[in-house]
Amino acid sequence: MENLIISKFMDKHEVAQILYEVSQIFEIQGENPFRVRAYQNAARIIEGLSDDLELLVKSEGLIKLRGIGPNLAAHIKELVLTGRLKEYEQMLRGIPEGLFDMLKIHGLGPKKVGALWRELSIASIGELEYACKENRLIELPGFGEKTQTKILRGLEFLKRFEGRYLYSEAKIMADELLQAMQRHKDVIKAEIAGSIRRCKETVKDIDLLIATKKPKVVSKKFISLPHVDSVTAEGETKTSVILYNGLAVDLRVVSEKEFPYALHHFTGSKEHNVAMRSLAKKQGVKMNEYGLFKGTELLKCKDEVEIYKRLGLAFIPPELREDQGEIEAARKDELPDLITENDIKGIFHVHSTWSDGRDSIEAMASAAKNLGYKYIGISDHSQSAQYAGGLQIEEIKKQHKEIDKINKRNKGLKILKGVESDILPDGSLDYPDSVLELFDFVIISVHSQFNMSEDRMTERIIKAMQNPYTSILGHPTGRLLLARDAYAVNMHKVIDAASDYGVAIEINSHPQRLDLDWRHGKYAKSKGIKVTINPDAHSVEGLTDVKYGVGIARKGWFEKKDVLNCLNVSEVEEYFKKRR
DNA sequence: GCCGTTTTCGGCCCGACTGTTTTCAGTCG
Repeated sequence: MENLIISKFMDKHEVAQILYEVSQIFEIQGENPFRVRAYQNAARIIEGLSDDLELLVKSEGLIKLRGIGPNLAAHIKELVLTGRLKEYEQMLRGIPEGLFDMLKIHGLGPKKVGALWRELSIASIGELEYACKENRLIELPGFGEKTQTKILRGLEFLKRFEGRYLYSEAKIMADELLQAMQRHKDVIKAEIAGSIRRCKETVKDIDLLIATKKPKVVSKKFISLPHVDSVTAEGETKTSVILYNGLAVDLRVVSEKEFPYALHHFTGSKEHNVAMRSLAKKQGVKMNEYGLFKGTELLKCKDEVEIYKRLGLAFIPPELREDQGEIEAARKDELPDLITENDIKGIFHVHSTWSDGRDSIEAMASAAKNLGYKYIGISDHSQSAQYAGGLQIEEIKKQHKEIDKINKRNKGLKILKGVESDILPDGSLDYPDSVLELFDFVIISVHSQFNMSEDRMTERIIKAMQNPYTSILGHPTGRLLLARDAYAVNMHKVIDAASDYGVAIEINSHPQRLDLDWRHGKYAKSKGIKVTINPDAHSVEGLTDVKYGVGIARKGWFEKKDVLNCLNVSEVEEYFKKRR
């Protein structure tokens, strides 16, 4: 009877979110900072889990995770099994929701939010803005005129930009700044660090690192760049600005000798750095952005490779530096040999004017050939996708005739006949088998009815994967970064199904998708499935998005051997036929 | 709250910059 009350188990994202909120409440309440960190750490561990959380709880495996002790294990178990955490609910009572929003404001941390709440009863962003404009913050101890102005600026920034940017946008801007600075005669070395170097799918700011003998001159040059709107911090080694498009940029200036250490430091992630410094410390070495030190002696390293080597580790590529097991793997020399752009031999998931693409099949094919690809898989939308001009059955044969014609005269690149079939709400595909068999390959994607329950959506997708003509599952979660959340789906079960039925899963390279999420990479690898890095291009320009997918694949620990489109055309054709 | 090749208690990564302070707390990465 009581079991009926439990509607569903809490998933890892929900659990992580609550652990994170608990840590924030602790911070506001001035709780022991190490206790705060333990909760933050736990949130991150749970979020990055590749094993199934529910199974882990049931097998009492939580406690074996480094960073999860008896207390947190019990809390997480309670959350997963009952969907609630009594202690948390008690804490939340009396903590206004708005305080969490206030913490998002740059320059406002838990101490100040706590003070505002206790002293001035400010409990939301709206109240805060009002209080600033009424000049009421100055009277508070620890606050002043400038703090008030800074908060107002932070508020403005948050409202306008929500604080995050797509990787692709930030990368383009970062490259522009980098090139502008590299042209300066006093710049010896310059590199983009931070989350852009790590290929995170969204980023908060740009980190630029420069080696020079004239830090003041370089910093001055930087703030005088035409992109710069305002300067938010200006010191000896660090300068922060906001660009006209809202992006924040941190410039760090070091000596040439310090450059490798600084590059490592400012590439992060913060969690990777914490783990690295802790490891160094155990070896009696202090690690900071200026060097590795044994006592006062600098351990000389000419690049990052030597820094890792000094600490007994293989070089860890930036994409892997998320403290998700890469340090342990580097210690055992078991890091993956990550895929590179050059390994990609061909591409699937390309649209043309036959559905909602802008360019013809011929144009797409010739562009792909120029990019050095050996094959291109055209996959226009299927008949139900009326919004996208999906292919009616009678159009398919015409399209195939056109492809045959181009293939005949065009050597050096083979066009494969594919389709992106909608997965209908009941899990069936958008054409009968007699039509599906006309294609070389079939990508299946969800484009409608996103609001299903997780169970139904998972069932729907798995049913579609069971169809013998299915080759590739397209953008598996349907998310649009910074715009639309993923639909509810149990990716664990989907990956299991991919493994069971021999279906490849797409890493969609569109900058707003980057879906499969890299966080599922390790689990996917453990199941031995194939992924395929596809542009989902709707124009010739879109073909070059493949580079973003490669970045995400690297971040997901994928190697050449895991990626379908690293095979040559005959191997690929073989792969597609194998399922039927 | 977690953890143990210094430790079951006493640690827990490290530094820059700002603003409000007269020596440092708060915030950020």
